[in-house]
Amino acid sequence: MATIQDVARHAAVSVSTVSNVLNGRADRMRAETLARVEAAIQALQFRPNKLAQQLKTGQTPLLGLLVPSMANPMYGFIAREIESFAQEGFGFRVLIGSTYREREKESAFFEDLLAQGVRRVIVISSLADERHFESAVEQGMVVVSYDRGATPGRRSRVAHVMPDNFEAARLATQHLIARGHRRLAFATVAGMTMSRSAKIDGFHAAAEAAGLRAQAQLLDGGPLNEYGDAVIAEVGRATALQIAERPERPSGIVALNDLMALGLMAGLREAGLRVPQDVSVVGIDGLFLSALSNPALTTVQLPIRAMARAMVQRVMKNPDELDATEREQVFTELRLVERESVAPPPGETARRAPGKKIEKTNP
Amino acid sequence: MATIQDVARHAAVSVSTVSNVLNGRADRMRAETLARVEAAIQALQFRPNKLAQQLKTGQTPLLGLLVPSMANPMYGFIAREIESFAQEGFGFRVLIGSTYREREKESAFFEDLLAQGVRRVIVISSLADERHFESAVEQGMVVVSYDRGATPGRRSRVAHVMPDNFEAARLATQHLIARGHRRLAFATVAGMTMSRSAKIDGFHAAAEAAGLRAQAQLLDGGPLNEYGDAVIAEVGRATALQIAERPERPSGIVALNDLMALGLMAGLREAGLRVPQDVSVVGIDGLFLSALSNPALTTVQLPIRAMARAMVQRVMKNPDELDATEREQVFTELRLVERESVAPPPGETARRAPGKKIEKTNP
DNA sequence: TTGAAAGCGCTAACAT
DNA sequence: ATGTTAGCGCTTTCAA
Repeated sequence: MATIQDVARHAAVSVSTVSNVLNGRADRMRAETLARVEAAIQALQFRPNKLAQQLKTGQTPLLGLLVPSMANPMYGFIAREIESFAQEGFGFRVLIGSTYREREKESAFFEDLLAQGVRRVIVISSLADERHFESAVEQGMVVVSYDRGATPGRRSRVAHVMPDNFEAARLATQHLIARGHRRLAFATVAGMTMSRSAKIDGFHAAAEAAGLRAQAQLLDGGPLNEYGDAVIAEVGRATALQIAERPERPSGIVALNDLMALGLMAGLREAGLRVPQDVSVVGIDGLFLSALSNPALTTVQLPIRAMARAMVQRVMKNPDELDATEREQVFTELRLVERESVAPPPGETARRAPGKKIEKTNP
Repeated sequence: MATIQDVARHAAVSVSTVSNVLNGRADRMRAETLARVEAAIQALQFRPNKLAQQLKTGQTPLLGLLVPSMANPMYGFIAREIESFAQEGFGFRVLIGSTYREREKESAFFEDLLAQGVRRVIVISSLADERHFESAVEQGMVVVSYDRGATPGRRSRVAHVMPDNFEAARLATQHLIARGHRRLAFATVAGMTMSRSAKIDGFHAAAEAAGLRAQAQLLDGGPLNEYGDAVIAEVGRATALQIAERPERPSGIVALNDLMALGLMAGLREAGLRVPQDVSVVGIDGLFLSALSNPALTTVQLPIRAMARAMVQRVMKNPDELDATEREQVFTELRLVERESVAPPPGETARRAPGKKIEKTNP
């Protein structure tokens, strides 16, 4: 690999002149000099060594990205959007890591990022407690966290971007209610996160508003195991098998997310229950997979790309140009996508014509 | 961030002594000195700056990983396995990039990796032509490529790891034939890659062996668009819609991969055809999603984890300790997982009892 | 057993 | 307009 020295020699100029052209200060020199330097760069196939640049400037064009598990299609999608935008918009590459939602893995990753000179990090759905990386922030890192709010009472320097989880679950639940469902359930996994509790609140709020609070139950599935979030579908399946034998089984279920809904549907089917004839299911996320299932999943579409962009934009800002209003960004562009997994409850007539498919948009 | 200088000062030793303890040469000093240095490291929370180490040593504990699209669950899964193993086994972090199978994006990524000091790269399912990164190899990069063989006639320094694609497709096709299918089809997307053509060959070989070559057709779907590989399911759906109206429609279809199979099933259903009663479908991959579909997808399970490990192991070797036999590693541990998407063709009696579910394992 | 010093390749004052 | 030079934080001879 050619160095800046080689280029300087080849062009018969000093290294600083080469450095100047490298750093967009071509105006400081004669056109002829510039041409010579560029020719030399071409001839030698010179690429500035980023490590050296970074050591010198303290800046690394690398973005740290922590996800619970890359094998989860939801995170895969967000990750891809983040990566594309970081690359196209800022020339940053992405250093990624699966954390399996383990505190130790998260900490270790932050340590490495710090040592690696990475100063910008996006954390997806991390643990409830984010104190273990607050220290990284104090050391100058810019971090934005997805799908969790700031911890109340603590003035965090971590920015937060998230969908309106409360509203998403409320919308889903409301849809079930509008279709005539009375026995409602929200299917989640073991362990509480901010986003999960917001969804549960939204679910309860919708039930409450319809005077159905007493009939709204929580289905708490098992824990996610070592394989990370992809098994959430398995939890859904187990939950389905479990409720299938209950006499007072719910007729309409809102799932924590699409993957869980998919698992739920598989489990329900295994248990001999038909969706939507016997049980209706609504997801949250709007994964492309939800359109592929049988029946196609009715779900609340989240503005993933917009959030991905917002996160990148936010994480690229320098600490000093922080806008206080950007501390917490909640995305409310939710859209209920009606497909085939919801029908009136068994033995009841539809309260309104299921008629033509309407896409309700939330303001 | 504390530097090695700070530590040296704090411990009242020279930087080289600190460097020695950092690099496991503690034997060269008195126990007391070692203790002082360690205490100082502790006290100052010192973490050696990797950038500086790298600039000096020319080694970066970073693994480059190119995938067509992280949004594709298949690649998400492989990526996660690679990342976990690279981290646990070698302390390497992963620099990832979606290439959308575009030559330019691949080249640009290689350029960046080179400049970044990354010397080890795993490329998943890249373009047919890999000359654009052969030059990177010549500059000392160790690269292993997934799911494509070495270009015949060229002595490549790129290592290859792949499943036995021919056998996978053959197994899938054979299964359909054993169930009584005569009108066979292989559904693929536009554009040929080595792995695709190997699968097509396997499909044809199985048909040939059963004297069905004339009735084995290729279903060539549209191209993958900008969104990358996740839309392969869309292509599958389009293909299904297209064949549904053909009088001589195939009764058994082998899909390029599970995602395509999922799309195919959705499309078939949309067209009013039942799977497996009207059309049988077999996938290839063994994604966790294939167990969730309705009907659950019969598929050929590939040894993903084993391949991921092999790739990491291989890419971590130094060029001089290359074993010629490792140039190309083909994984043959294929397993047909029978689920629900295959039945005898309509209007025909099963040639053998569909009976108990058997998992055929390939030696 | 420990320390001094020369870089790794680059940037950015500061000189000329 | 161009050149000289002092580091960035670390590793590693080579000396002491």
